[in-house]
Amino acid sequence: MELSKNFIPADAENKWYSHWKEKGYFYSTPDDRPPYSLVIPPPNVTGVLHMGHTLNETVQDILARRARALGYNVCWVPGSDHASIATEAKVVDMLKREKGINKSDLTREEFLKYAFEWKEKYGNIIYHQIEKLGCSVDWKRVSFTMDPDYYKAVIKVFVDLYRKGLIYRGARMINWDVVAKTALSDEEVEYRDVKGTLYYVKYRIAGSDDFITIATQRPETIMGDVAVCVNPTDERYTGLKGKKIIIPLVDREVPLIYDEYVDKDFGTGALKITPAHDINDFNIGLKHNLPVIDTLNDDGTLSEAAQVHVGEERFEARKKVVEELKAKGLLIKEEIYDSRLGYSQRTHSVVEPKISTQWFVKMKTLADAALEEVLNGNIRIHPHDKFIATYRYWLENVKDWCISRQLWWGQQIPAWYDEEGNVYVGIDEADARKSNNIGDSVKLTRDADVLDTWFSSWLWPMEVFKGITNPGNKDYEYYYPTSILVTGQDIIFFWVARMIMAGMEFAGKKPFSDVYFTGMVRDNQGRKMSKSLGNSPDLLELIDKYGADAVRFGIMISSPAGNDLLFDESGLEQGRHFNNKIWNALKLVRMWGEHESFPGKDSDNTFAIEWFKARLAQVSEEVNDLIANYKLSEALKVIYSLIWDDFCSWYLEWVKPPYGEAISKEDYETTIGFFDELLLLLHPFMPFATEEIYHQLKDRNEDLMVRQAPKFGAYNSDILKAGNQLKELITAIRDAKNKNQLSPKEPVELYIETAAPDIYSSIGSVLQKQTAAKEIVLNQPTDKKAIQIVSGNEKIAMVSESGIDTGKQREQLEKDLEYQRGFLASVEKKLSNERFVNNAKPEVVELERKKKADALEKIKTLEDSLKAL
RNA sequence: GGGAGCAUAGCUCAGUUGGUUCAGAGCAUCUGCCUUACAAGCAGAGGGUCCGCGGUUCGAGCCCGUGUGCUCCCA
Repeated sequence: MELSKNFIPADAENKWYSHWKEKGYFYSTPDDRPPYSLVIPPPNVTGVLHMGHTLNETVQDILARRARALGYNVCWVPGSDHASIATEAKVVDMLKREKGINKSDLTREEFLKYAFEWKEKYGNIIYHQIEKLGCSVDWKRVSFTMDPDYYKAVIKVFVDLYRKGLIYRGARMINWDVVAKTALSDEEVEYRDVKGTLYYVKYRIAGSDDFITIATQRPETIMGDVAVCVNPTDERYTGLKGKKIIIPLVDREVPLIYDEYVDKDFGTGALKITPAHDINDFNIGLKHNLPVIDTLNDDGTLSEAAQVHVGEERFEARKKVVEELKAKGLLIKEEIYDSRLGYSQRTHSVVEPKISTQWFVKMKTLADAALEEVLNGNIRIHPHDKFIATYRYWLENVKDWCISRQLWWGQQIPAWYDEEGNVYVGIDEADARKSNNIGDSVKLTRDADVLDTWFSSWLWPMEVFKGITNPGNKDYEYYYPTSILVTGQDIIFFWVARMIMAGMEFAGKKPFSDVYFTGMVRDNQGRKMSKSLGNSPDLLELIDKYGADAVRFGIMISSPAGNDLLFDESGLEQGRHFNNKIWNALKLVRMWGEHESFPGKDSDNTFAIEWFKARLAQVSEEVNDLIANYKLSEALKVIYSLIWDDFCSWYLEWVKPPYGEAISKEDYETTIGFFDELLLLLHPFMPFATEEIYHQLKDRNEDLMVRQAPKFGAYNSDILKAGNQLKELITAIRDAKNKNQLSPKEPVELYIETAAPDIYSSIGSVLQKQTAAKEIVLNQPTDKKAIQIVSGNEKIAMVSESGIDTGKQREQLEKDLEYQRGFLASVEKKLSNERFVNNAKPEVVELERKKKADALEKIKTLEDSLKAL
C-alpha cells in the first residue's frame, strides 16, 4: 500500500483509540503486577478542557503509558466533580432562560432533577475531550462526586467528623457571595488590587456642635455603625473620653471607644465600627460587647435594619449615601487610595463579610497530620523547593473550614433540627433520632444547606476505589495509596492538602506518594488564559488543526516541571513536523523492505549498527532517569533529538544502501528493531502516531501500547566516542565544501593525518560514503593542491578537482588557531598557579594537563595546515 | 506589610555535585541546496558583559550578600 506523503493524524487517532479501548488496554483489575494508580483531578462538570487541563492530562497520560511499558498494572481513574456553585448557577440560568422557571418556584427535588439532566447533557463534553487527547483512562471506573455511593461517603465522613468533635456549627464572620447567595470558604475568595475611595465623613458629637471625622471606604454601611473607635494614645481624641457620637442619616447614638487596634496614621485615626460588615470591626465589637446591626440582605441590597435606602443594591446605595452626606455638608473630602477587594472565585462578585451561622471543620489536628506526612518525606512534592514553603505556611496557619453552602446542588448536610433549634446529626433521620434518643413524636427538620464541593473531592483518591463506603475491598487494598497526583499549583490548599488530611484521618494512610505540580499555562504574552481575555484556544480545534500528538508535543516541549509555560502554537507546529519526520523515516525503511530479495551478504554497516545500539541504550537510560524525576519536558527533548538527529540524520544515512541497491536482510531487520524501540520511547508522549507507524513498519498483531520496554544493559562508550568523532569529521568536511563553494556531492580524496589510524577501519566506510570521498588515505601526505581541514586532532587534506579558495581557508584556520591559543593560555595560567595545583582535586589538575596537551597538538596541526596552504 | 520564585542568544527556556566535551536546545534570522524518505525538508553559519554591584574560592552562569526588574502566594 502506498503511504501518504505526510502523516494524517485524524485517521490514526480515531482508529487507535477505539482499538485500544476494544482490546481493554485501559482497564485495570488487581493482579500480581505492581500497581501504578492515579486519579484524575476531577474537572468540574460545567467546564470544557482548557489548556491547563490539557497539560495536566497529558502529563498523567505520559506517566501512565510509561508505567505500562515498565510492567506496572496501571489504573488511571477519570471523573468529574459536581462544582456546586458553578453548576447551580448554570442550571438556574438555564431554567430561567430556556424554560422561564425561577429556582424559587421549584422544590428541591424538582431542581435536582433538572440539575442531573443538565449534568447528563453537558457533563460528558469533558470526557469526549479527554478521549480526543488520547488519555488512557479506565473508562469503567468513571466517578462523579454526586454518585449515590460517593454521596454516602461524604455523609458518612461528615457524621464521623461531627462525632469526633471535628465539625461544629456556629455564627462566625464568613465570606458571603451575594450572587450565589451562599457562604464561601476563605480559599474561594480571590483578592484583587483596586483603586478605592476613602470618604471622610463628619460624625457629630452628642451634646455639642463639634464633630469627629472618620474615614471609610464603605459609606453605605454607616447605618450599621455601633461605635467610633480611636487609639487610646492618640492625643487628638483624649478630650472626647466618655462622649457619645451621633451616626449620620440614622441619628443613632453610639459610644466612642478606645482600642490599640486603630492605626493613628490611617485616615483620621478615627474608625467607624460596623461589626456586621467587617471582620476587624467584628472582632472589636466582640471585645467591647457591641451589638451587631446587619444592614445588608443576602442578595446584597440594604435591609430594613439600614432604615434608609432599603432595598437598594449596595453599590447604588453607596452613591446615594455619599450624595446625601454631601448635601448635608458631612462629607469633607474623598481620597483615592490603593485597596484590595475580595471577589468570589465562582461568580466574580465582590464578597461581603457577613456574620452567619455555618458549619465548620476544625482544622488544627487534621493539618498537623498532613504537614507531618510531607515533612517526613512520606509524600514527595515536585518540584519540592518551590512548593514546600507554601504548603507548610498554609498548614501552620490554617483556619477552620466553612463547609456549608446555601445551595441545593450538593450533598445535603445530614443534620436535623427540632422546634427549639437543637441540632441532631446522623447519616439519615432515623440514625439522627436513634443516636440522639429522639422519639418519633418530635418533629425534625433537615438542614437545607449542602456541603462545599471540596468536602467531597478531598475523599477522591479513597472513594473512587470505594475506600470509604466499602473499606477493605480488593480494589482499594490494591490501588490505594495511589502512586502520584498530578495537579495545578493553584489548588494546593483547596485540594492537595485536604486530600492528605482526609487520607490520614480516614485511612490512616497517605492518599499518594508523589505530587507533581504543573505550572500555569499562559498565552505567548505571559497573560493568564481566561475566558474574558478570550486567549484560551479551543482544544478540539487545535487537535483538528495539528493532531492530538502535536498538541501533546507542543505543550510538553515547553513545559519545564512546575514552571509556568507560555503557550504558543509554534510548539504544536514543531510537533506536527516531528510526526512527519518519523512518518518519512517510515517511508524510507518501508522502501528498503520492498525489494524482492535481500542480498545474503553479511552486514557492512557494523559500525553504524553498533553505534546506534549504544546510543539507544544510553538515551533509554537517560529517559528513565528523567521521567523518574518528573523531568518530562527534558525527556521529550532527548527523545526528539535521538530520533531526528541520531536516527534520521545519521543512522539512516549511514546504513542507507546506494540508490537502486537493496539493503541486507539483517540490517533491514535490525533497523526495524531500532525503530520499534524508538517508537516505544516516544509513545507516551505521542501515542497515536507511534502506534500507527509501529503497525505500518511491519505486519503484526501485538500493539505498541502494551509493548514492554527492554532492559538495556551497559553500553559501549568507546563506540559512542568514535561516533562523535565520525560526526565531527563529516561535518568538518561538509563545512569545508560549503565554504569553498563545492557541492556536497563533489567527489574528493581525503588525506588524513591521524595518531589513531585504527579507528578508520570501523568508521572509514561511513566517512567515505557521507563525504563522497573516492579515497581515504591515512598518514601519507599528498603534494596535490588541497583544502586543509582540522577536526579534533585530525588533520585532513581534501583534494578536489574543482578550484580552491585558499584565502577563505586561511581565514578559517587562523580563526581556529587564535581560539586554540587563547584556550591554551587560559589552561597554562591555571596550571602555573601553585594554589590551583595544590588545592584542586588531582583529577581536575590531571584534566587540565590533558587539555593542555590536546591544545598543543591542535595548534601544531593548525600551524602545519597553514604551512601546507 | 510577610513569604516564595524568576532574571542565560531576537523569542521561549535547559544548564543536576562550583572546574572548556559549559556557555547549550528549540523557534526565529542568514547562506547554499527542489540531493528519489522528508522544502512541514537537507547541509551549514552568525548571534550571549549568563540583570547590576560586592563577596567566598586557586577557580563562579552555578555558592553568599546587596540593588534593580518581573511573577506568584499570604495578610
